[in-house]
Order: sequence, then structure tokens, then C-alpha cells
Amino acid sequence: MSNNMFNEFLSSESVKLTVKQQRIVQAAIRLFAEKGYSNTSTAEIAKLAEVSEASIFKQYGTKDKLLLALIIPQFKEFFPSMADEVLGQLSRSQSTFEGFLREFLRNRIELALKNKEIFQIIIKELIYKEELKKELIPYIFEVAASRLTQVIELFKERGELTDIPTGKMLKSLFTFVGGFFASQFVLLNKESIDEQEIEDAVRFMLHGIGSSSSNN
Amino acid sequence: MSNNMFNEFLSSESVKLTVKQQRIVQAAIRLFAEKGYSNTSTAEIAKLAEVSEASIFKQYGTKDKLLLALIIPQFKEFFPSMADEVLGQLSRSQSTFEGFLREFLRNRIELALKNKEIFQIIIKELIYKEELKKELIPYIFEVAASRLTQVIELFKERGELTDIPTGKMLKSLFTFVGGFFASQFVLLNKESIDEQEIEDAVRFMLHGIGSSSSNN
Amino acid sequence: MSNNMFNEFLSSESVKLTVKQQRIVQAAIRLFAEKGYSNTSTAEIAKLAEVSEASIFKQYGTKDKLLLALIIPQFKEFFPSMADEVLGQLSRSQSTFEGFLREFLRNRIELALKNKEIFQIIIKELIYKEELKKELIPYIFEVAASRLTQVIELFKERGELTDIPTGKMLKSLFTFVGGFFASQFVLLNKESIDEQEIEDAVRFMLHGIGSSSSNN
Amino acid sequence: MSNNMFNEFLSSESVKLTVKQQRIVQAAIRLFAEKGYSNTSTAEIAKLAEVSEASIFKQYGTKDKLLLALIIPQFKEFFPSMADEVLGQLSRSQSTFEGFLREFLRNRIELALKNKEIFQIIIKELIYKEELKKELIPYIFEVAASRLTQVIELFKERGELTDIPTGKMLKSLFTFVGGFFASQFVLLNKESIDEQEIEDAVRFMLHGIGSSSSNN
DNA sequence: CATGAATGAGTATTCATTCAT
DNA sequence: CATGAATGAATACTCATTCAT
Repeated sequence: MSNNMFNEFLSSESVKLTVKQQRIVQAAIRLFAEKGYSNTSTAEIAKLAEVSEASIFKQYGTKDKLLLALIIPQFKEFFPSMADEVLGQLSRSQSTFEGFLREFLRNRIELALKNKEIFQIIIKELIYKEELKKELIPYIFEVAASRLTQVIELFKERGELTDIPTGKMLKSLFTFVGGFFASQFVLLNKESIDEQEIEDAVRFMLHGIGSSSSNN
Repeated sequence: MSNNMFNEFLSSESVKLTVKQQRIVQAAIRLFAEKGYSNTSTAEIAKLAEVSEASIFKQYGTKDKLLLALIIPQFKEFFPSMADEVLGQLSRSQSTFEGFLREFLRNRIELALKNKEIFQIIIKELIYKEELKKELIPYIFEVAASRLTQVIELFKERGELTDIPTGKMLKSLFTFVGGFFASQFVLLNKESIDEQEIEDAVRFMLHGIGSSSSNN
Repeated sequence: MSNNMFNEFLSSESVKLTVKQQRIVQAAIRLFAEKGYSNTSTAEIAKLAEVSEASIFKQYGTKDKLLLALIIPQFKEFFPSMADEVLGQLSRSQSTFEGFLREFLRNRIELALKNKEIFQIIIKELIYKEELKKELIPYIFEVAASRLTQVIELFKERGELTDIPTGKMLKSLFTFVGGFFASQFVLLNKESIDEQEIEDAVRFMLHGIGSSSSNN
Repeated sequence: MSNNMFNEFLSSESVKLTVKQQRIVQAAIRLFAEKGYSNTSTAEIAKLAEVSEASIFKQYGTKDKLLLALIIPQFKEFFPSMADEVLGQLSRSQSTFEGFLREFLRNRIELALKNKEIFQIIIKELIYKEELKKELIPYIFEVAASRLTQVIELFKERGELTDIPTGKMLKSLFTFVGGFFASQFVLLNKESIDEQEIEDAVRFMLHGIGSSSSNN
């Protein structure tokens, strides 16, 4: 039921997809997620979608553009909206950084689960296709990092975070969160993430595994 | 210059490769690392190696076996030897967990840098090829985890680590270290990792980003 | 001019073949008949048919299925219909076994000549491909033998045949008729069979070469 | 145990084959008989024979010459010797044509059984390879027919055969005997032929299946 | 004499894509 | 808008054959 992403894709472009077009999108998502873009042929997509191959090319021009048409709306959704939806409200409230982090993780996980297949495609192809990497990684840093920086600095002022430079913090958080999403959703193909796991992740990000006495 | 892994592969099998056969290996490594297994044709490998395609298949039988012949020796090298080389010595000494972690990271990073291309192939295909995933992930958990568990419990007894269950610790460390290697070597394609970055990673793993007063 | 079989094949499946598709069929028949299935490449077929190799595979999937698509309709035509067309009418009439045999041979020869190339393919591959052999020989025995048995027993009752067991008669007739078709159409590649030859064959099957006085 | 043919091949050429060379010959015979010349690769032969492919080509030059080296000695054995061994003695004796035919069939069947694989190869390739056909069929007619003609005419004079022209008789006998060998040894892959079957064949060739009263 | 190494030319089959209807 | 038909270029892989050692 990846209709969610699907609908978002629609609304953001205000395009009405016919039934056949929807079937193409859904078939492509399933196959790309499962076997990877390179190992999925347009013939397979057409067969699963029960349309002719020609219809796919009529709509999307090339296989590559089909991939982008699936990925990009979701990509935009996943990274930038981070701030607008979550940060905006929470940071101004009285909530702690821990609360923010928990909420932030929960929220992103929920979004990733709802669109797991697209999410898998993004990670797989981000790592696999040199060109995608070059286009999307800068985007991530620009958009996502800039907003998170504000939040981190806000909580730094409140004394909830150590005085490690914000850039380094971001890097560490990205590394961990990226590793978390990749391992949970791509490597392990998890269907759900339970609260405890979120809790453990938050705790690790905040305090690591060293005993408190060993702080320097 | 991934001759290092290459030589290890050789010695472990004590096979003498001819000059042309070496060129095949090197061409395959470069192309698989750069464009991914699925996007590299045997024709391209043959062309870069300046041999006939037939020679590739005479030696390796299938493209798949060629991939495995490149990956597996390095894979065995990277994961299990962790304990024997590094853990063995350090854990018995008077060194702290922080020292161990630092040394461990340094050591693995050095190994990964020496064989960066193979390393990139492993990560890319681990994520991309469902079958490889199913074969290699259990292996990682078995071999690598079992040895690290010993170390963690040793340092727990010494009071250097919090009382989080070892399994959770391992999971968090794997997540972070995996994210670290994937982002540094695959996404960012770094040629080197400076000391400061190692230091930051160690610090994050031990203490996170929360201020010490916020400990629970 | 093997259009005859070709049309029958068509009608039995009620598939409309495009001009190019017909050229594929005709090219495949010619080449398989001339050089044998194993010695004919799909590239050759495509070239002779003046289509792309891809077109062949779009239609038939594999080279093997192409062979079967050529062979099977004709095969079904050649063996079972034997009874329905020929036997049915003749056996009930006042005609002699000699008359029946002559008519039967004439009829099968005519059919084989009209589709000589397909016929050559069937015999060649029946002998050459172990798998085809296993599928088709039982079919021949089942379908063809069962109907001929009735005819032979009818004429036995009329006293026109010796009292050799029907099974043995059938075996001898099959051996001779099979040898006849194989030698005439495959080994000698005859374009026509004249009446005299049919007469000689009938005579041989009925009376052999011994002088009548030497009967036992 | 097709050593028999094998030895004859040796003696007729007075060549001593090394152990490896014998293994090549035996491997080739088995594989050609089983899967056909076209579907057997020199690599397979080399593997089964446990020699290098190069050795095969050192010995035989081409795959084609290897086939001929297997076929020709046996071919010469099967057809011409017919007369010398069998005809010579029998025809001059007081034996009947029936006795001759029985002995002749027995003798040829025995020879074919001893070298069944070679025999299968000959029939398969005779039918399959246009070139072989063109070389060998004239040979058969020349050599084999000429000798049998003498026998038939001898027995004709003795009144044991009808007055059908010798040529027609030969053709009919060839057709039946050819059909017999092809069906028994290639299609049905029989391991042995029992006496009764020989008896039935002889009877059919002499008297056919018509009742004696129906003679003209 | 025997072979490991190497290959040019195929081999069946797949691919993304185009276009007339 | 949708598709059946068609394909050039590739794809992984095989083949019979050569040659230096």
C-alpha cells in the first residue's frame, strides 16, 4: 500500500494519472525496490502493470526518467519537509532535545515505512548510480543540513548538547541515522520499528555507550 | 593500487595468475567499484583488461563467480580477522575501551583504504543483490559479532561501559560504524580519513552529543 | 512451397501472422530442413527472413519453441488424421487391403511431399534430439498404431492377410514405411514418387521377394 | 565395451594409440552417440577423456576429422565386408536364400550391436549432415549393392525369388533393412535383438503380410 | 607428446526504445 | 491514448582452434 507516496507525488505535480499509469508506477516501484533498477527490465514492468511497454515509454520517455519520476517527489518529501513539519513546532516549544530527536526519528521512520519501497530504491540507487549520487548528495547537505543546524544550535544554547562544533554533530548524526535507515529498511527489510529500538537509538545518539564517569 | 587485497587473495589460494589474468582482476575491480556489478558488462572488463571475453569465462566460468572471486577473500579478511589481529592483543593489555575503539577503527579504516575498490564493491552489492545479502549478512553477525561481544563484556566488567545490554550496544556500534564506512568510502569516496575524524567518531560512540549533565 | 502446412498451422491456431512473421517461419523451415536444427543459428534464420533476431524471439521465445511451432501441427496432421481421412472411408468399402495400402501410401506420400521440408525436419530431429524422441515416439505408437490395428484386423477377417499376429505386422509395416519415407525424403531428397515405386512398395509389403512356391 | 570396433580401427590403420588417445576416441564415441556431433563440444570430449583439448586437436586436426576417424573404419567394416565374410561362404553352399538372409541379418545385427554407439553416430550424422550424406550414400550403393546383386541373382536362378527386377528387390530390401537398423538401434536404442525378431523380419522380406492366396 | 593459456567468431537471448496504426 | 510489431545494440556465455612452453 504505497499509495501514500503515490498520492503525494500526484498532488505535488497536480497530474491526474489514469488507471494504467498508476499501475505502471506501482509495478515499477515494486520491481525496482525488489531487484534494483538495473536488474528490472521495462518488459517486466509492463507485464506486472498489465500495460504495453510502449505505454511506459509514451509516459516517461526513458527508463531513467521513470526512475526519477518515482524517486524525486519522495526524495523532496523526505528531506526538506523535515524542518517544516517537525522542527517548526517542536523547537519553539518547551520540549527537550531528547524529545525532539525521538519525535524526529519516529516521524521519519513512519514516513519511510509508509513508502518503504521507494525508500529502498532511493538508498540502493543512491549508492549504486554514480550520477544520482552526484545530483542528490549535495541536495541533501544543502537542504537538510541547513535546517537541522538551526535546531542543534537552539538546543546548544539551552545547554542540552555538548560543545562539539555543530558540523561535527551533524556529521555524526547523519552517519548514525543514515546507517540506521539503511540497515533497518534495506539490509534487514524491516516491516516496523518498535518503540524500544527508537529509544535505544536516541539514547546512543545522546550518550553513546561509555559509562558517564569516563567523560572527558 | 588494490594489489594488496589482490595478493592476499592469491596467497590464500596459492594460484599463480598470468599477467593477463591479473589484468582481468584489476579491470573487474575498477569497473565493479565504479559502476556497479550490474552496470558493468563482461565486454567492458575484457576491453579494459585488454583480453578476450573468452579468457574471463575460461577462468571464472560466470560473471557471478568473478564477482565472488573478488569479494570473498577480502570479505573474510575484513570481518573475522578483526578479532585475531586487533582484539587479541589490545583487550588483554591495560588499554582503555576508548583506546581499543580508536585502534580498531584506525585498523579497519586502513584496511578499507588499502582495498577501497573491493570495499566499495562489497557494500554496493551487499545492498543491491538480494542473494549476496542473504549469504553475507548472517556471516557478519556470526563471525564479527561473536568476537566483539567478548571485548565489550571485558570492558563492561572494567566499568568503562554503561550497563546497556551488549546486544544493543553492538547493534548501535554496527549501525554507526557501518554508516561511517558506507558514507566515507562509498558515498563520499574519500581517499583518506584524518585522525580528527576518527577521534570524533570515537567520541560520538562513547558519549554521544548530549551534554553530560543530561545523563539519565 | 511449404505454404500448405503453413496455412494449416495458421488456421488451427487462428493466429494472424504478419508478413515478417511468415518470413520467419519459412526461413526457419528451409534452414532446419537443409542443415538441421543444431547447425542453424537464429542469426541465419533472421538474415534469410530479413528480420531482426529479436523479432524471432519476440514471437517464439526460444529457438526450441520455434522448432516445435513448426513441427507439431504438421506432426499431428501426419499421424492421427491417417485414420480419419483414409481409413474411415476405405475400410468400410469393398476395397481390398492392397487397394487400401496403395491409397494409404499415396495419400501419406502426397502429404509428405507437400510439406517435404517440415517432414525432413521431423525425421531428422526425431533421430537427433533425444528429448523429441521421448515425446513423439510414444505418441506415434499410441495414435497411429491403434487405428491401423483396426484396419488390419478387418482385412484379416476378410482373409486377405496371413495369420501373423497384428502387432508383428504393424511392426514390419512401420519399419518398411518408415524406412521408405526416411530414404525417399531425407536421404535421397526426392521431389516426387512415381506410381511404379508405390506399386513396388505395396507389392513388397504384401508378398515380399520370395517366390510364391517357397511359402511356408 | 566398444573395444571391438576400436581394435578394428586400429588394426586397419596399424596405428598404436596411446592410452590418452584411446580415451579421446572412447569419449568422443560415447558423446557423439548420445547427444549428436553438433551438440557435443570438444571441451566435453576432453573433459570426459581427461585430456586437454589441445591433445584432441594435435591428434585429429579438427573436430570434423575426429568424427570421420571414428566413422570411416566402422563404415568400411559394416558395408563391404558383408560380401567377403558372409556372402562368399554361404552363396556357394547349398543353403537357401532364407537361410542366407537370416544369417546375413544375424551377422550384421551382431556387428551393429558390438559397435552400437558408432552405428548410432553413423545413422544420425548420415541423416543430419548433408556433406556426409553426399560422400557416403554413393559409397553404400556402389560397394554394398554390387555384391548383393550377385547373391540375389544366384538365388533367382535357383528359383527361390520372384522375378521382380533385381534393382527393385535391392531397393526394397535396403529400405526395410535400413528401417530395421535405424528403428532398432537409434530410435529404440535396443541392447539386443532376439531370434524371433530376426525370424519375423526374414519372413516379412520373403513373403510380406498378404495371404498366399492373394498372390498375383 | 602434452597442455595451459588465449582467442575471434559465434550463440541464443534480452534490452530499451521507436513507430505505424 | 494505447499497443502490437519491430529492431539495433548489447548481454553473458560457448565454441573450435592455435600456440608457446
